[in-house]
Amino acid sequence: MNKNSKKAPKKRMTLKAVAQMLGVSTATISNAFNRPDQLSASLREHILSECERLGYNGPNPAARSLRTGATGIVGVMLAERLAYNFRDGCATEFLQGVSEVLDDARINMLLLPGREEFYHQHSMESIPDRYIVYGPPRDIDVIERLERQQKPVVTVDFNLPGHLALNVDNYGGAKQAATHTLKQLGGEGPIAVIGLRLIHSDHIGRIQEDQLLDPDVSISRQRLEAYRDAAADSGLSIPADRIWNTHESNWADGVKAAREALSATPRPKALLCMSDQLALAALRVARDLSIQVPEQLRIVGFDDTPEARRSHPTITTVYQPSIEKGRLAAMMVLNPERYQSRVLPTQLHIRETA
Amino acid sequence: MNKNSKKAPKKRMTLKAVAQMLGVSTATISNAFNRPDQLSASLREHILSECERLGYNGPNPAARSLRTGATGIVGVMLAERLAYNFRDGCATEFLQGVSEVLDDARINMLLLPGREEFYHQHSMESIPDRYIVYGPPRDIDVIERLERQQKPVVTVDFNLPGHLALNVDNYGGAKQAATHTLKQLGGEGPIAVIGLRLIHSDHIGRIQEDQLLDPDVSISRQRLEAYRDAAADSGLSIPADRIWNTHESNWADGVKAAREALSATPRPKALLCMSDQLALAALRVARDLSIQVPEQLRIVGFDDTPEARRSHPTITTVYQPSIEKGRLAAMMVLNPERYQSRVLPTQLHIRETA
DNA sequence: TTGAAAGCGCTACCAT
DNA sequence: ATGGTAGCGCTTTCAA
Repeated sequence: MNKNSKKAPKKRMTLKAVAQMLGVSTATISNAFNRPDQLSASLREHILSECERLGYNGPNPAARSLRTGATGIVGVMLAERLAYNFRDGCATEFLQGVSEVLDDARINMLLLPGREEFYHQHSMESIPDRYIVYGPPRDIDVIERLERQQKPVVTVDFNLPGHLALNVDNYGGAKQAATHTLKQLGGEGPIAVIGLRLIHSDHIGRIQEDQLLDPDVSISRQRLEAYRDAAADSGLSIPADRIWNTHESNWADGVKAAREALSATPRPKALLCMSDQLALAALRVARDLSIQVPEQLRIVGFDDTPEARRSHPTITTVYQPSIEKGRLAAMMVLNPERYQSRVLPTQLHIRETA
Repeated sequence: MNKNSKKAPKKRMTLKAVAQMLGVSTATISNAFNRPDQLSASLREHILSECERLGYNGPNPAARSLRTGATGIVGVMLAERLAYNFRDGCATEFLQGVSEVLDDARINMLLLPGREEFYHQHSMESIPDRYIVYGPPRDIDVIERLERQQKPVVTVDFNLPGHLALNVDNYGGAKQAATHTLKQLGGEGPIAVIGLRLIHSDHIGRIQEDQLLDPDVSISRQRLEAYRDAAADSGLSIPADRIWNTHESNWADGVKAAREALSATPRPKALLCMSDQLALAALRVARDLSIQVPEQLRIVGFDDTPEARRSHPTITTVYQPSIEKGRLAAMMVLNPERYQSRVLPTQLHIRETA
């Protein structure tokens, strides 16, 4: 009873074993899978169906990749731990876009975190053939490992010299949003900012000017500059003590920051929020404090996630094409030579909160 | 100028090359990375720092895995295309939980779609050492490929003979939800169901009894049975023409199904929805039709996603621990021998819509 | 504590 | 159209 039954082989199948059983050479089996033009259609068909019957699923990817030096896998390096990205609406929309394109192309994607520690034991970064890097990795030294691989790279939401970059018009969108809000306010302040990862530390609360990240590497900083320029156009300013930082774009961080911001004196008449999640949280805090929106407080978000459209009141926000960004990043990384670095437009969507 | 500079080598580094440059054997380098106890601490340290300097990131995973037969990667097989899962709140929460545990363990995860077509070219399924299978794959034949691998498998939200399974008490939760709603209604119907993937086809709308999937393989079907049993307890029934199917748990499908359901005659007094997304959409349709919730229409959801808590009115729904489910699935797959199959509790959260 | 060497499964070149 | 075969980079005995 220990022997193989007719159709359910127990032993691990290899190309060589199959070749032996079918009485052909290993090269022929390999060709059947990889180069249909190298053998007669009938033989190929026969081989393929026999493999199916024997339970051979095709060449072992490790061996193949050792031999060819390629895996066909696309790496998506995320700025932080993976868990964070599954919590963030914008990130999941981006990944949705990426996976749509890759799925259609039957290409697999490997998600990699942007933390150094992850790579100490293994050198996973060498598995993919090409990379999408979504946001500047938390530990930028991992970029160095990547560069060493000499593989095609597309960066998203930041730039890396010598590589294709896909960005969004953060400055333009943020400026529109702030300008609109200020106009609604009749040019009167004070206004405050609920920022997102404006500084390197994970402190939630007021920031200090000298902690601010560089605009080159931080889209948040770009948005902040836009807010400030818009304010300046109205003769206002947004000093550091009117800026509250959050670490994650989530409900808890948003509530904490908004609560602080709305209990400051004088109380802000507008809150410029760097994500819809943060705006949504601010809206809730305002309601809890019985502050009328938009009459007593204007709120603008960023991203234009579905929730912004469904809340009460609906959130005025800056649309950015997250899904499209993902699709495009995937297309760019698959055919780098057909694309150039690009900045996608953003667009102010005026709704009820500002 | 074509020669290597002191610190930025251009050539692809291999273990062998490094061994040569350092004047030790390949085995020693390998040991430095994999078996610290096989050489002196000082030598190991020296080797590691030299590798760093030379730009050698550690053993090539393909070669290592070819040799050892293991990769250390955990596969997460999803029921559908990847893109779908990034769109679904429940799935992303699950993935969040999985990735938390895997990240902490410095283990990589490979997402694989549950569609046959994906595997025709490559046999990606052989890369991971162990598998989490989240929901019954759309093409169940891919399970066969998996089984052949003889690797540890944990199934989530369905069962596979001979493997660890992690489920949630769908029946209990749904029954509580339906019973509560019926009580609110004073035992009066009619009631309707907005189901999720109750049938194999992607039809959105009314279903027929004989299309229903088997409860063994469909959590939706389990929920449906619970709804029906609860109805029977009140002397009511839920015939097939009172059940509307959706294909995805999203806004568009939900709106379409709810619109149909709410224009049926007689109009349902309660909508039992198989996800919060669907309930949210139903709520919107009710508002559009000027139907008062909960006075004229009661709505219950399933999952208890954050949005259910934030809507107006807030959604009465069944909580299921999605993140925890992900964490546990990851822990189970990493140490199968320490766990048994399990059913996690669900819990009715009564809020404003029912 | 270190080194020599076999071989993991496959592909691609070169023969036939 | 098909077959023979070297070698991809590594780990792991075994011997020194």
